[in-house]
Amino acid sequence: MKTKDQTIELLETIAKLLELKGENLFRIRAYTNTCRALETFSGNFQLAATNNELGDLNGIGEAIAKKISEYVVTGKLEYFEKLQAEFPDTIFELFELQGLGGKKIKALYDHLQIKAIIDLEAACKDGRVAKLPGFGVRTVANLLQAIEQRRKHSGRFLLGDANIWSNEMLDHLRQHSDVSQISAAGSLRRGKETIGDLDLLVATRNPAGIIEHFLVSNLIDHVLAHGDTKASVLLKSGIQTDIRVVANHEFPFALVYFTGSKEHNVVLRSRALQSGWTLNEYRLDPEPATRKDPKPIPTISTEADLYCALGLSYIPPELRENHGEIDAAEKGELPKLIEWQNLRGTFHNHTNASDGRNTLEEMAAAAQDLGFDYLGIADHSKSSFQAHGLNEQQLLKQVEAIQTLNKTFGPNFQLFAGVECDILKDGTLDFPNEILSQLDYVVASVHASFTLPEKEMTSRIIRAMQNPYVTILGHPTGRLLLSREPYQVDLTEVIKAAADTKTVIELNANPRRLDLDWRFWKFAKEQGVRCAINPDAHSAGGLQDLWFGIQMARKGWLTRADVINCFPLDQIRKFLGQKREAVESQPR
DNA sequence: GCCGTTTTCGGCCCGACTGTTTTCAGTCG
Repeated sequence: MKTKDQTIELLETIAKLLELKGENLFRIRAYTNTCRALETFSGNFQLAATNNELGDLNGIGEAIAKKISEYVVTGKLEYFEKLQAEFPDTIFELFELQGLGGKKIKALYDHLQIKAIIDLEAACKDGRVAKLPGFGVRTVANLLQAIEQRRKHSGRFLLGDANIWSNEMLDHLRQHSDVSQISAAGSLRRGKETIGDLDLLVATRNPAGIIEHFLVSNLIDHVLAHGDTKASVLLKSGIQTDIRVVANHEFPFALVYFTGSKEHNVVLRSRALQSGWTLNEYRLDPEPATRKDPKPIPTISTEADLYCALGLSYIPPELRENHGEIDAAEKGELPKLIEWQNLRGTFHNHTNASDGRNTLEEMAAAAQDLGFDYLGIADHSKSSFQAHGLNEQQLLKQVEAIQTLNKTFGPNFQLFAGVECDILKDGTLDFPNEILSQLDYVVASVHASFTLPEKEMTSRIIRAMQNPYVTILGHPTGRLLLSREPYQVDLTEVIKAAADTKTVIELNANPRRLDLDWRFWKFAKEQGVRCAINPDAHSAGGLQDLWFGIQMARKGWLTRADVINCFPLDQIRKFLGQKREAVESQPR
């Protein structure tokens, strides 16, 4: 049986192959649309595929549903194997080069048998490419530069890093006096966990001046393209950055367009057509080849106005992934998403007792500076040698220190004494229950034996959650974005077990983790699982990572009611005790 | 390949920029 992830990968590959063949664009889109639909499908994928029920999903039709069934059940897809035979496997790496698409790659392959980047580089250098119809010396120079660029940079960047660079560029742009509105857009504004490039938008009456000012930033390595209203550059940090400049009254249209996602925009524009309008990044216009009387076009001065004109409630950027937000907005059923101001505290934080940098006192002060009502301390447990994990005595000593410190605070702030307890290979915990019961709460995390088979890993984690003292499951997949794959685990089962055992799941807000992935939170919420947004702070400044956690929670459609660290102090005190109470009230 | 508040066929989002071209195709977002 093939998994959902394998199926999505297959369909993406088919889309690329069809591009190479110069297939109808809408047929290609059908395959990529199917991938988007599957990403957030939370039912039993293999069962649905086996029963050929995926065609019921919006965007998936009979033909692709049948192909998926064949692939999932038999492990093979004849259609794909025939397609695949027409091109070598290595050809896909050519798509990663800026400026190369299906058509050109096919021309290179047909005429020069170029099937990998290394072939292309040689053919560029010996002059063969420049002689091809449609290619020339400038194309060759650009291709060589694109090859160089790909060697230096992997192509994707952490949200945390991208956010810094974006702010630096925005600060630079703001120095120009003709900027009247400015915003980051693109996947950064949507809060994607990794970012391919930066998109910046400026409204001004002086487009040429803004572009000129943009291009002199000393953060820029070199310019890729520039015109009157848009420019692309490569920053020294290696990330491509695109700027668009529009007039003031065009700003809301441009902001929606430039924020994306692409799929979200496609749906918005086809909705506009239904009203007899055509939507672009500048305005709504009556559809020229009009087949019906267009509705009068309302005045639009904000993004919200535009969504309203299209019969939708305002859709926050984080939700614009064509993952059901349009339907919900049409019905007025979008949730009121969590905001930073809703946070009252947080739970997974380290001190210098294990591998953190700051003391208990300093961490408490930082939390109070942020206006929090409470802060949970969860240092590593003894098996995490590499992180100077605490042993039993050290942990109990820390509990005492926390209790002493708590007496110095007024009634409006409290430290909670916890631990980040290792989940051992067999699913037991690093400390016995007699120790855990002396804490206010326990975060249980996997820090070793990452390579267990999926079944064992899943039951290991579920066993840990069955412990009545485990309050929160920490970073559920162990992924490190762009550097370490998640361990093999059946998250659907883990989420269901979390619901059964009343265990909270962490949304680890460290920008390298952002784990549990936002795509699973809608399902978790439906199952009744609560979320804890934790920065996994290893210093006082690390608490700032909560911003990224908030963004991911918003992407996961979560509200303040779904996230336990939005609970006020008295409510969270009760909540932390609930799971274990059932056990402790039983006679021994 | 998908889909239906004109349609089961004939549409399907829209524009900027580049480079190779004498009017446009390819790529990108």
